Amino acid sequence: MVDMARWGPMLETAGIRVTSQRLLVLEVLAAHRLPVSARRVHAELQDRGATTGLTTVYRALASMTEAGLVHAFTHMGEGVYRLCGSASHHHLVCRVCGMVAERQEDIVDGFRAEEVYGVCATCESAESGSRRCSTTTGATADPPEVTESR
Amino acid sequence: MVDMARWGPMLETAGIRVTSQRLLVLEVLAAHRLPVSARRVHAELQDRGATTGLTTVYRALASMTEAGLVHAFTHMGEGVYRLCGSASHHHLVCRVCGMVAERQEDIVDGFRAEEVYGVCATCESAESGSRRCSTTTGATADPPEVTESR
DNA sequence: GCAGCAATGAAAACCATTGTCGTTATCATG
DNA sequence: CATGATAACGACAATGGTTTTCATTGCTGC
Repeated sequence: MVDMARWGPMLETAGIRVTSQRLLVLEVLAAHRLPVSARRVHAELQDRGATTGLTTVYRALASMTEAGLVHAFTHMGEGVYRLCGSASHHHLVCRVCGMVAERQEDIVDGFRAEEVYGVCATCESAESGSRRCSTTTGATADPPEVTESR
Repeated sequence: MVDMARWGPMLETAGIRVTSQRLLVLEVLAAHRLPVSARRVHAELQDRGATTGLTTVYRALASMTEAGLVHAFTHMGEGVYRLCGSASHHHLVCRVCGMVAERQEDIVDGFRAEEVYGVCATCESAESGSRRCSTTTGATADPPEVTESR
């Protein structure tokens, strides 16, 4: 059931022990383009019949994040996680649709940006009206799937 | 004790009721260049002899954030708050020293940035060594005071 | 002065995340 | 293949920031 051949070497080269739970977590992450929460990963594992505990999901995500396989977006209300693409880049995260785009080029002089939260062009044009100073007005996870830009 | 003349009109024009607690919260915020947490605000109010409860501090911050007087950085482990400068801008937040800088100009095409997390030039040069994909390695509040750039 | 209503404060509830601890799986050796 | 060390697991409890509840207080307009 677990695609060991695909994810096993990844964990090995990352220097962390290969376990069935971590492989399962990687599979769930791979099935999503948008970042997903720990509880969401856990729920999908339950659906698959796995008995993996939520605690273990958290620990798997933590170790894989530290190993650089996964990127953790803990700056949002509920932490969400996504498989890491290339190394050394920053992310654009749309707080409306949840889209994440990876960029290489520097965007601000004298500041190494790592995570950029805002509104993507699509949602910007869809949005109507009031613009305020307040930027932290919610935006919970799990919006409809959106293609990763660029 | 409360500089009513200074903050009262601000609350009035913002359309929210002027209360002694909100004035006190504004005073505490004004005394800090870096964003401060709700509990920190509460602690400083206690130090001043005020009996304001932590609940009220949260509510005052929430209403003033909604009114646009305060900017809430709830994307960090513990939410932090800062007086709003001008309207319509984005913030650069250094995850090492906590510095916040306001910028007007757009930084990314096709994306309206609201909050940019990363490392400022000062901390970048001070930092030594390993650069990894993982970007969420802590950085708690209340570092030494740092001048706001630009 | 008084009704109506928002604001307050204390305590409890919430909820994502982390610690604890006994058990189990993995890996390297003998 | 057996074994011992060590890391990972899973269930549960605890943590801590934030929000809700609810009874009380205090403006605001009449």
